Amino acid sequence: MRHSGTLTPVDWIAAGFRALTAGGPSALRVEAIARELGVSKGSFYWHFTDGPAFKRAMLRHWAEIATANVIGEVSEAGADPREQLRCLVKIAAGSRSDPYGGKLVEAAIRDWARYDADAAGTLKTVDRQRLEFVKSLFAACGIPTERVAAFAGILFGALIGLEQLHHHGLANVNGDLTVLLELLLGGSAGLAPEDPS
Amino acid sequence: MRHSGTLTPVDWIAAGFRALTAGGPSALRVEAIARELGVSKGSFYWHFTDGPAFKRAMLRHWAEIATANVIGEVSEAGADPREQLRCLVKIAAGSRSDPYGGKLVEAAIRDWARYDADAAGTLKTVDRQRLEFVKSLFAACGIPTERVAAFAGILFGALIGLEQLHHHGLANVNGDLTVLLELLLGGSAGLAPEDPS
DNA sequence: ACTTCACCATACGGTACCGTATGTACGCTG
DNA sequence: CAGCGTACATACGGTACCGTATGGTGAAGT
Repeated sequence: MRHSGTLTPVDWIAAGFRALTAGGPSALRVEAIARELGVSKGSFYWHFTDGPAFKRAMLRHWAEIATANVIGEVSEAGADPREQLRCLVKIAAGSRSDPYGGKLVEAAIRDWARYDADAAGTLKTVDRQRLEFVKSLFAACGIPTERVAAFAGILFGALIGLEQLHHHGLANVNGDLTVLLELLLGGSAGLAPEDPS
Repeated sequence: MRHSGTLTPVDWIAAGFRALTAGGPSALRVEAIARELGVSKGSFYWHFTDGPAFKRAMLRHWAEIATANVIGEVSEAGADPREQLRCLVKIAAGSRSDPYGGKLVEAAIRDWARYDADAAGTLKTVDRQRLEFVKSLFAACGIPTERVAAFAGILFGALIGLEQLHHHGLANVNGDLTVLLELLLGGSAGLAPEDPS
């Protein structure tokens, strides 16, 4: 993982996310990441004042791309809210478009947030934005107002949980989410046995 | 947290789960837990050969109570599989019956499993048993065979995911899960606005 | 060619942890 | 009450990490 020229703060942040997904929050160690980048930690303390500042930079960076990417990509998938929801499911179930290691980053940050107040705050903001977005889609589908919040929570919650089950091969994220979505939209869902993704 | 008499291995395991839920996998440190118990680590190395052995003991202990407790408690809630599913939702959404710090242990172990092979193996076994149980309940409800697996995955996945969203107050676990379950069971679900838990 | 400065290497003191080795108080047994 | 094992305490060497301080280097400016 030797870097050619000189490093930028974003290079360090990307390496930080690789370490986070691979080893969890406790893997966010200055010297370890420096080794992985092929430099000494002198570089780190040049670009960042200290460890906590680096973590804040990571969270700030993730929050910006996480909301913009997902919501933006779905919005471009047509005007029909049903199709947008199906696109959302497809994006969430398949290989993600977020950088720095695929959809693993999502889960890793969710772990991180459990024991770190800054991470929890960032995640809460991002999740709330996403939930509001999903709620607006369900509302646009004509779902009764009093059910919109529950439906959004169910879909978003199932997305998160199925991802975890998928990690040890106990769930079919794409297929199960598709069945759920059609059920929520009132269709005769998933008569096809399963959509092996 | 001073202990009166002499400690047992289970006392150490309980303290281990408290540390795990409070600080994550990286908080499973011998000397830190010893301090929390008010003893020195000499006690630890008397009861356990070393750190990894202690973690294996924790996982072994959790696996035994996690499967037996939940499945057992639900099975006692009557013979109707629909009522058993509703009981399962209620148990999962409310304050759990598992010891050592409430339902936080569940999520903490799920985190742990992401970066530890032993924890992942234990969790996979437990999750599979639970999924099979839920599948059997849906099958007993008369759900078509080709949908049973998806329904069980959806309910179990939503349970896991909603728990996470609930952590920063973005979801109503009990209400949302109730809506979802009635939807899966084909009822006209959740016409009542929300069931504030 | 000489300085400047961004970028990084190296060396240091300090802390926290691990696992081991050994010492010690206390209950039990005969 | 001598003897022994349990259940710890204490002390030690070793490792990994943090943050700082300081020195080196190559490219760009003048």
